[in-house]
Amino acid sequence: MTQELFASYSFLLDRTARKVKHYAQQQFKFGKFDVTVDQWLVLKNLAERPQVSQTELAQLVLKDHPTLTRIIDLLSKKGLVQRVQHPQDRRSFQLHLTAKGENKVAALKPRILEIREKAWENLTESDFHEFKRILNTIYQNLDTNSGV
Amino acid sequence: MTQELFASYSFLLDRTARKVKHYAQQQFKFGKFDVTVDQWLVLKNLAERPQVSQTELAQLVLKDHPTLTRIIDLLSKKGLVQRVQHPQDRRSFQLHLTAKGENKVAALKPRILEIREKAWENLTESDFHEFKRILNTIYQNLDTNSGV
DNA sequence: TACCAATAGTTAGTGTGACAAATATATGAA
DNA sequence: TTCATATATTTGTCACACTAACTATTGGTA
Repeated sequence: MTQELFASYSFLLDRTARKVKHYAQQQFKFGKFDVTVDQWLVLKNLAERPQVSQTELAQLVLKDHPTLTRIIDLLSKKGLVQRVQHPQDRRSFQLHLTAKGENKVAALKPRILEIREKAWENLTESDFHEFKRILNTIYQNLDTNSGV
Repeated sequence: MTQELFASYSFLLDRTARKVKHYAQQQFKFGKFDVTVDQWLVLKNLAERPQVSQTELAQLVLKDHPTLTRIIDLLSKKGLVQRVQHPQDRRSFQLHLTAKGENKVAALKPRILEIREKAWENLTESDFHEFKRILNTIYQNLDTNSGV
């Protein structure tokens, strides 16, 4: 494959990723979800794994620690998440959803699946698998932590 | 296709786009390119289309006006780009590369193609076309300005 | 001529991302 | 015990995305 051929993939990838995020954010706003897309990602992971530490959560959602700190700050200001001291390790927090947070996740989850579905009009299930395979291959090609 | 199946595409898309950008940015830093990935995108487009206005350029690189304003500010601080008053329309600027900017583009272009190539190891040319097709379909599905 | 909608660009506010450095705490070795 | 090192989190800085509001200018129209 020549260099010229795929010189544009990063542009297409970036613009599509931004479009997806932007579209979701618009829908969130329109539906008065009162969270951002990134805040939702954190909430969803917390719902699935209560009691995780910030470090564990940062790995799950692939955000760095400073970014996660700020997102947790915002979510706890909104009363959706609480930091609780780890019983053994006083450096660490255990994060968990408040009752309000649980309700938020339950209420939003189905609506967000609907929003996500929109992107796949005119595409098949095998397109989806191809897409996933290529994305993951690219990711691994550039991931210096994996394998090499 | 069920909802659950593709619930994760946005996460994969986002993480891959960030990995691609991050990888490029690391290489830029390591090679002392002294520009960010987004600044490079602007420089490259300016090299191909001298004399564009900021509005035209914003459409080419898919950035909004405030973002482009700041990127141009940064590039002109570095002495790579100049704003010149449009001869007829005093609201508008014509952007062009300085000699230093031209040299920068010429020097970096081949090195950046190499960096971009890394992502496509273990993938075929038809993977690339599939990928492009799916990305563009998703983009159009979510683009409220197109068609509908 | 006077008005007014549209256009070009800038500024400000909020949220996020990467990175470096600082703080606090924990842990293992001498 | 004490010191070096590692871990968990926070803070600060710079860059970018998006929205909204603003200035200045242009061009059409009453």
